[in-house]
This record gives sequence, C-alpha cells and structure tokens, in this order.
Amino acid sequence: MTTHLLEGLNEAQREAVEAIQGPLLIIAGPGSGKTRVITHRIAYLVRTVGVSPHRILAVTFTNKAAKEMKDRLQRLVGTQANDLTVGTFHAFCASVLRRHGQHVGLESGFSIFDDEDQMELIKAAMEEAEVDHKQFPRRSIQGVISRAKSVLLDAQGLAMQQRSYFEEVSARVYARYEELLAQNNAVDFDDLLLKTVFLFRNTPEVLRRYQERYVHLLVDEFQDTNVVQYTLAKLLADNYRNICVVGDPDQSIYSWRSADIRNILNFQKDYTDAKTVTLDVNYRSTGTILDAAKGVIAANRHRLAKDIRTSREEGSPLIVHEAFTEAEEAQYVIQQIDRLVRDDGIKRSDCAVMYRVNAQSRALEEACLRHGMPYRLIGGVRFYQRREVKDVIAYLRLISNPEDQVSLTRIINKPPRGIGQRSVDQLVHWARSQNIPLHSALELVCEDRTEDKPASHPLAPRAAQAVFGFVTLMRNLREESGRLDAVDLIDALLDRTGYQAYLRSSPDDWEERWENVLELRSAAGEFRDLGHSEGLTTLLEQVALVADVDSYDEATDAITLITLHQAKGLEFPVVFITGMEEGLLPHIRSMDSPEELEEERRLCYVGITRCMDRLFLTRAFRRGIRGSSGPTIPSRFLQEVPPHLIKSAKPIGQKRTVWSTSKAPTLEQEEKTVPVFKTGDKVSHATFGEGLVVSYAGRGQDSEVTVAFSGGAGVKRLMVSYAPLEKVEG
DNA sequence: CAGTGGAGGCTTTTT
DNA sequence: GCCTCCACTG
Repeated sequence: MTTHLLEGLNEAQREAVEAIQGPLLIIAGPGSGKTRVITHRIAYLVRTVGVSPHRILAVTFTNKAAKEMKDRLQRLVGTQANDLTVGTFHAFCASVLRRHGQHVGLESGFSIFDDEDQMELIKAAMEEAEVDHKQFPRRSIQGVISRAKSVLLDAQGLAMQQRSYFEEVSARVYARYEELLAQNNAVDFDDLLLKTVFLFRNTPEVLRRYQERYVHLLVDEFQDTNVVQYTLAKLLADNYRNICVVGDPDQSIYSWRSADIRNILNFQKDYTDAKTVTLDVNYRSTGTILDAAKGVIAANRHRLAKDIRTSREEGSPLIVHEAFTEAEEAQYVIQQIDRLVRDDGIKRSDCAVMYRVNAQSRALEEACLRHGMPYRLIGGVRFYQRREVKDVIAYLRLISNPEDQVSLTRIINKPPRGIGQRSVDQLVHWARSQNIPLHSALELVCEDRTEDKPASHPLAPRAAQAVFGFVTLMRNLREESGRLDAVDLIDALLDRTGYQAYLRSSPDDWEERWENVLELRSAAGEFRDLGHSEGLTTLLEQVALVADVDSYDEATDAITLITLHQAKGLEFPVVFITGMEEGLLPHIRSMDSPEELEEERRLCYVGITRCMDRLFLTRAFRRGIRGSSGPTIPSRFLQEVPPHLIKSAKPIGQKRTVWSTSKAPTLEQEEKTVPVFKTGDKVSHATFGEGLVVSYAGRGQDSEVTVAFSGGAGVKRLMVSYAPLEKVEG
C-alpha cells in the first residue's frame, strides 16, 4: 500500500479527490477517469483522512458498477474495503427495509416482486377494479404507476392530479394494487426506494441512525437518478452534508425510467455552497472518435455546453458501412472482427457490437454461430427469470413469506397435483369473500377436511384432498427451513415435489432447464455460512436485485454483444454500432418528441464514446421488423458526424454516399431514379453478379424486384430504389 | 384437469 | 416473429 493516492491524477481529478468537505458536484465527461476519481477519493478518505470505512456510503447505478468499484477499492485500501457500503440504491434500501420495515407495514421476510410478479398483481388489481384490459393495456397502467411512484406520488396523489382519464383509471388500479401488495407482504422495485423514503420521513430516529453513521455519501451516475433517489440521498446527507455526486448530463439515457436530469440543476440549487469540478480530459478515445462524438452531441439544443479534450493521438478514421440486409450487416461485423484479430493482433474480447434493441442481437448471434465466432451476449433472457428458476424461487419465497400469494398461485399446481385453475379460482374468490388471506383459506380447507361437518369451502373433495397434500408439504418445508441451509432446503423441496421428474415429463429442453435449477442451487451455496433464515433472505434478495448472474468470466476470448444502454460505463478498443437507421437509432417511438430524440442522440453519444481505438458504424438497406421487412433511411446521427472523419468501407456501387447528403432525397428525385424492370430482364448486381428478373412488384421507390442470380447468390428480393442493379442489354 | 393448437396482440431501454 | 390467451380435445 505504498501508492500515493494523488499521484498520476490531473489537476481537476486531484481537486475532486481532495474536496472532502461539503457538497461536491463532479461533471465527468466520458473517459475522464471518473471511476478512478471516485475510488481514489474513497481511498483518500480512508487512508489519508482516516475516516472509518464503516461510515462511507457509495451508491452506484448497477450491481456491476458496484462490484467493479469494490474490486478497485480492495486494491487501494485492502481488507478495509469490506467495511465500506457500496451498492445500488435498491440494494441499500432493501437492507434498510429488512431491518426497519415494520415501521412501514412490512413484516420480516417480505417479498420483492419483479416485473413479472408485478404484472400478475396488476392483472388481479385490474380485474378487481373492473378495468378492461383490452381498453387499458396492463403494461401502460404499470408504467403510469411506476412513474407516479418515482415522483413520490401515491394512488390518491395520482388521482388528484386529474390529468387524463387514463391516469384516473390507473389511479384506481394503483390503489387496489397497493392493497394487494400489502396483503402479499411484498414490495415492487419502486417501493424499495419509496418505502425507504416514507420510513425515513415517518421515523426520524431510524433516519438519524443512518444520517449519523454515514459521514460521507457518494452517488455515481447522478444524471440517471430519479426524484425518489435524489430525495433519499438528500435525507441521508442532511446531517454532515458531505455529499458528492458524479454525473454527465450528456450521458443521461434513462429518462424513460423516470431519471431526471434536472437533479443536477437542483443539486446546485439545494446546495448553494456546492463546489463543482469538471473532468474534461478524455483518456479513452482517439481524437477522431472524440470529434465524432462531439459532432453528434453538439446537435442537442438543450444542453450545458461542455468541451472535452483528448489526451490521445488522432487515430484511424471511422468506418461507415452500409450492408444490404441485417444478415449481411452482421456478417460484415464478424468478418471485420476476424480480420482485426488475424491482421492487427486484436483480441476478440476487445471487440463489442452494440445495438439499440435486443431483437437486433439475433442476426448477430446467428452470424457468430455460422462463422464460429465466440460471443458473449449481455442481457437477453435473464437467468432468474427463467420459468424453472422462478418456480424454485417461488417455493423459497413462499417458505419465507407465507403471505406471498403470487408465489403461491404460481406453484400450487407445479408439478401438477390436482389443483387446477378452476379450484384455484374458487379458493381465491372464497378467500376474498371471507376476507382472509389465501394461505389461511388453504389451512381452513385442511381443517374442514378432517372434521365430519359439511364443507364450508367450495372445493370438491378430491381437490380438497390435494390442497391438504400441498399444505402439508409447505408446512414441512417451512418447519425444516429453520434447520437447513438454502442448498439443503432446495434439495429438500426438489426431492419432495419431484420437480426433476416434472421437468423431464414435458418439454424437450428439460436438461438445460434442470441445469439452470442446479445453477440456482450452486448460487445458493454462496450463502451457506450465513444463518439459515438469513441465508435464505439474502439469497432471495440477491435473486431479486441482481439482474444477471456474474457468471461470465472476462478471461474467455469472446466478442461482446450488448445494447447501447447496457454499454454505459464500459469501454472497448473496438466498437461496432449497428443499425444506424432512422426508426432504430433514433428509435421510432422517440421520433415525435424533441426531448426523447435528444435522449436518442445521447444514447448514440454514449455508444461512440465507449470506443477507444476503432469505431465502425453500420446499417442495413433493408431490415426485417417483426416479420416483414422494408427499406431503411440512414440515421440522422450519421450526418452529424463530421464527414472528414469517415472512411467509407465500400460504397457498394452507389452513386450517392448517404452520410454526405444533408437531406434525404425527395420523393420526386427518388421516383425519377428508380429503374423499371420486367420479368425476364437480364440484370447485373454489384455484389451478386448477373441474374434474371423473376418478378417485379410495387411502384416508385417501393418497387421490389425478385432476381435469380446465376453466380451462386440464389434468388433475392431487392428494393429497386436501393439495390445497385443495372439492366444488361441484349 | 392438462396439454395442444390456433388466433390475436404486441414490440425500447432495466434496478 | 414471439408471446399470451383461450378454446378445444383427450
């Protein structure tokens, strides 16, 4: 531990590390050594100033960021790092609520509902509030509720806003939804934050404990915090006022999740004595890449101007490539990576392929498989959301929280044990009419069964018998959970339920599913040393709050496929941004709102600035969107990159180069240039060679021609207006 | 009661 | 194209 903590830092960085007294706002441009500053600041507090690590709280946006920060701190302060509190807002709040939840009506062992559980409950709430799900999509209602929660609005508050009929209906569902959550002894993601704020507001003595403990508070990715999170931060910092927030307004890309850029402005208003440090030297990207990024972001009107300088050389030009279809775009990407690996000694793990929407990963994956390119797909279907994994988790959740109806109804007949949908419905309605929780209703069914009275419940004898079997199973498991650790408990329930046989009986991919169950089991092994009940709650919390299993090892030499959003905070020597098309980037859903369009631009900016050395921007002439496919228009962001930075990969026999046209061609021009073919014409294509026209359909720029190529390219359907196609005379 | 198949709806980003 | 819901069948 001989490193001098201020060594190797530039002036601004050093200032940010040393300004430990009072509020501090760090505006950190991309690649400006932000993480370095945060970790060194914490290390400086611990090692130089002598602050106990126990009294420092650092909040990050993702679990991954938290993990990385912990790792780095480990290197800087050694084992003392274990005493630091580093985590996401959600994880921090969960631990507060575990301890003090009773003040806001939560019993120990409360469940944390994920998206899917939440939707189940909203569905039930809508039914009970008699809201038609065809007229009011669940998803939209969920969105309204979530947005309300993230600005500290309860159902009543939402109803009082009276902004639209839709919100009014949503407020009704919201109210019922809250009752159901309470009945389930459960919270959703937003509640973790919201309830913690309520807890702190209503129970000053609890707040005071945290306020007094944490002398220093750091918030990373501040531009992506929402109102609740900022409120929480302010509450926590109220005592010592040593609050340091780090962010970059140009990288704010989560406003759709209620993140509020205005937090940065509000910070300066709320803490008038705040010091501001700007980190504006970029150590990551070449001059060319940075200029490209600056060109794009400069087009945003609502923006605090900020100039970033590079510390690096100019570097090689950007490569813009226009492929024909998404498949060829993917193929181009893979081929380029192959070439870079072969000729330039670049590692596959240095390469990232980014895209706007997850659906784009498909073509890329297929290309990887075809070319034998090892890849790592970030995101996709989450491990903990797989059906079989969630089933086992539901058992565990029900063991630790009997009130959890969502879990109960999920597994009451899994594996099938003779309690079908009809019986479940009857039970739910009966419980509701008797005004008792569902699990109590089940208990009553069992008691009734043993006595000889006429049954007071609505179940058929056979179903009642099945319920008895289930209740007994759960009773036993719950009782044993006190003696068993999480792994043994999982074993017990798998064994008792015959879960493996159940998996085996149905789909053909049961082996993979069983593997997943075993992986959950081994994840549970991590918590073996904790007490039995604590181990279980910790496991369940981990499962709820950790998005992806950190099972990928950095060591494997594979390329990374990742969405632009998820790429935030990462860097790669080689970056491909694919799908540079209007409608994708910017996304079609953002195109009619100037604010959202600016966020798309920031997203593009984030993507570009992830790149250290070589940047490729690609698009496809034709892209399939849910089944059908059609021609595309180049992204406006391509035109915002200064043209002199770009080297065209291959203009594919095109007359115009899309990135240099300042405007898309008018329909008129387009009509004129579109050639007309008829069946039987001989044609020549720049890539596919010669062929014969099989059919011709449509008119103007929408004309589509089907050509059978002789050179092995086979039969292709092409857009006449885009395809480099010429009629061959004779 | 459970499993199958067809019809219809939907589709951004994620703690 | 994928998923969900529903009705029908075994």
